[in-house]
Amino acid sequence: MTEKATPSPEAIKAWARLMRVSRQLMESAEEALKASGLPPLAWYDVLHELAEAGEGGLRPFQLIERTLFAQYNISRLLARLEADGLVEKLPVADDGRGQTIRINANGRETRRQMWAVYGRSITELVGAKLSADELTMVSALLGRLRQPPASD
Amino acid sequence: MTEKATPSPEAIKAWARLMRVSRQLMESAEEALKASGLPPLAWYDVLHELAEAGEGGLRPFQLIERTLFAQYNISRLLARLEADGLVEKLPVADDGRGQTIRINANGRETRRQMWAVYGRSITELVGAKLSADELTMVSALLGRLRQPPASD
DNA sequence: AGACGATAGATGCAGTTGCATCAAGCTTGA
DNA sequence: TCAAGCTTGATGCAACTGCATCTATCGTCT
Repeated sequence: MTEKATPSPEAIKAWARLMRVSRQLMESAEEALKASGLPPLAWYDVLHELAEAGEGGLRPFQLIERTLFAQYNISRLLARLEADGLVEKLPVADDGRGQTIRINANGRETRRQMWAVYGRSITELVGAKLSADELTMVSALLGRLRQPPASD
Repeated sequence: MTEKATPSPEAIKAWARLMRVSRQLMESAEEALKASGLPPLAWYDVLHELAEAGEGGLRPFQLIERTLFAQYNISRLLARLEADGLVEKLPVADDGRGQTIRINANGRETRRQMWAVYGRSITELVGAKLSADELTMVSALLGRLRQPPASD
């Protein structure tokens, strides 16, 4: 009836690695974007989702579902994106509360530029370090750690 | 002579998983601490390092090396820890600029309480989801992604 | 219709981060 | 010895985050 619930050494190590490596890689990618005078990664996530959504655009709450951003975060991020002229906010016909966010040409172009840098970071930081099989294995293992039965 | 450097699908997927899962898990752990009325994770990292260092304490710049925090971040974090009475700042004999940070009984106790919650999170979020072998594999694969030849 | 609760999104405020810069002490080299 | 440059740590300021709350609209139930 030992009360101690200290995790196994393997779990601790995996956790530590996960936290440390993900932070490091994220910072590297962020740094690369900044060095190219481009917006931060968060913008990419949103622009990416909006680009995939196409002309129909997305409602802010859909962006919240697809990304991991909090509501207030999305709200302000979209305000910045709009202020920078990368997206447009349109009223929604059948819901007076809502709005539809649509990426425009400007936004697509920014996303393209970001991807040129971001993609290179991914290749260098991850693609070049592990084989395709190993990468698949990482994805599979990490997939089992997802909290809710999320999609991607 | 194709200029395109888009990463492989496997690399993209592994990257996305890594970013998403690590954020999710971090948030879960953070949430658990908050729910128990305990300080944020960042405090744990520092208290942990200081506890390992023992009576000799550590210089702030050593904490920077051991954790992934920026200099200004450590500076302010230590100020908060001191204000909360968890650590002490001592002058250093042979370097008038520096100081030594030493964890005190109060800090050790807080660290203990945090570990009770944090450790449980690690067990639930990671230890319970993968076998020891799988966890070891994750650590090994992630280890190959570390930027500099870091220690941990 | 009208009231009640739920949902969509914005926002005031306090705390934190990132950036740039600063002051103080150390080290080196002529 | 002392100027120039490096290292250690702090800090002013702007941007961002987290929290709580607010407004407006929607849907439902009576």
